[in-house]
Amino acid sequence: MSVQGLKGFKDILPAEVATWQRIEAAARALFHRYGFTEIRVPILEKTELFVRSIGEATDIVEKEMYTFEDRNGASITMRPEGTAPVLRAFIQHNLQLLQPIQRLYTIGPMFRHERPQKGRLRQFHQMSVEVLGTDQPMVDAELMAMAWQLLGELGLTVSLEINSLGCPECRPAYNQALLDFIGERNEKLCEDCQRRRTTNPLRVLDCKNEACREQYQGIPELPDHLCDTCAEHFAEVRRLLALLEIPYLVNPFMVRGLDYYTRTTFELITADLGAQSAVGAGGRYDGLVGQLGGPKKMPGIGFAIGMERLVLLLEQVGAAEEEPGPDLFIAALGDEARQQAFRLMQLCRQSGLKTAMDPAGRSLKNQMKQAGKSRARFTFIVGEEELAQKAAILRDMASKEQQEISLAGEPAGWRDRIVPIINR
RNA sequence: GUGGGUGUAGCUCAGUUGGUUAGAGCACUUGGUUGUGGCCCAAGAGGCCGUGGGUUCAAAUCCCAUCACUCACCCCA
Repeated sequence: MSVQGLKGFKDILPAEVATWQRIEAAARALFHRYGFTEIRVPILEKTELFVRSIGEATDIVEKEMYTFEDRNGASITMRPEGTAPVLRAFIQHNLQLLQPIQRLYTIGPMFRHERPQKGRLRQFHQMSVEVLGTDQPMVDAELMAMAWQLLGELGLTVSLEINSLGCPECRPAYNQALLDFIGERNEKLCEDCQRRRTTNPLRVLDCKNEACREQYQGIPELPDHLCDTCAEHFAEVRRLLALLEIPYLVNPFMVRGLDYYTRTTFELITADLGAQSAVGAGGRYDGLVGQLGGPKKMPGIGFAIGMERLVLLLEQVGAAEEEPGPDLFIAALGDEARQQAFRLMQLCRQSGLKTAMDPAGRSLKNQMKQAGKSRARFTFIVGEEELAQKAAILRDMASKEQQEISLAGEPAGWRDRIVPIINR
């Protein structure tokens, strides 16, 4: 038995890579249009960073992180998400001094030791986008507009759901109201909800259990318990989304798993990924920078998009990308012709043509087959006859038209006669 | 961590109540055309039937264990 890859760690095979590159290219171009710049942060961080940001009592920190001691005995964690490392870098390098508002994005692998399923792996990839230095509702709307536009440009239809989680002023009162409500119904709730009551009360809001949902008729809803400032903020976000004509749904039961979220939260939802409905999600985290030891009043907001989920969706709508074929395939027959073809191939590549040939020197029929299969646009046929007659054949594979190309002089001269035809 | 499903060729899958040498399509190689791709035809190559044990004269097929993959719960992008 040969050595197999780890559970939940997947190879992205050549056939899929074009789709990944298309997504990344579209995202980078769009992010730059919105004024974002890329930041590349390490995959390993001190464990403490994630404990302090994501929250000690969360599942991610409690049972999903790849945490180990390095050779000096320091506790190290492979990042389970992108926001904390970016904020750490922001704080460490005092980026707020360069520009009062920082717009940053990063793309890369994240790691969580979960049981793999559709759209969920142990090593997965996210595009993570952050705006630091303002709590203006306009930025909230702008971020959602950008995420919305990206998915639109990729040809995907998703729905945008938003909510507000309030702030340290109003959330405690809501939490209490919620606890009172579920406390009264405790015996009738599922095991999970009884546990959530103590671990993460907000989570009962999106319980899937039928019986629980019945019990939750009339449950206190977050948007009704916001303080004046948060309510106003949320109303303004909604107004701006309407102004940009972005369709959205207020989902008072939407909660987020990470402790640091405040006020605006949102998810991009699809019905086409099985149990994994969120393609992207994010929200405001106004206290997080201060909590990590950065400037005290440094609001922020961000979101992440799951790349694997995007790829799955694109494959479903049949928008998967294919690597384009060579511009030119050189079919050579005989040792001398193959030598010359090899020189010619190098010259063509230097001239910017994607060029291929068969290194094995098989039959012409076989080489034509390879050219056809690789979807080459042109095939240059050069054999002993052509060398003798100083004229070879250039075949347009789609139209099947062939023309003679003079082989006078050196391959550099042949190249100069071929390139303009192909680039025409 | 919990529960379900599936493991046969590179891929997608057949394989009868257990019964000779395990099959198909696609892909691959070669030939039909001493030098012209896609279509067609022919031939070829490719398998520890996930792995280990058991039952049996006989196991891809039945039993047990184990591993892997997969879907769902939990949680989450």
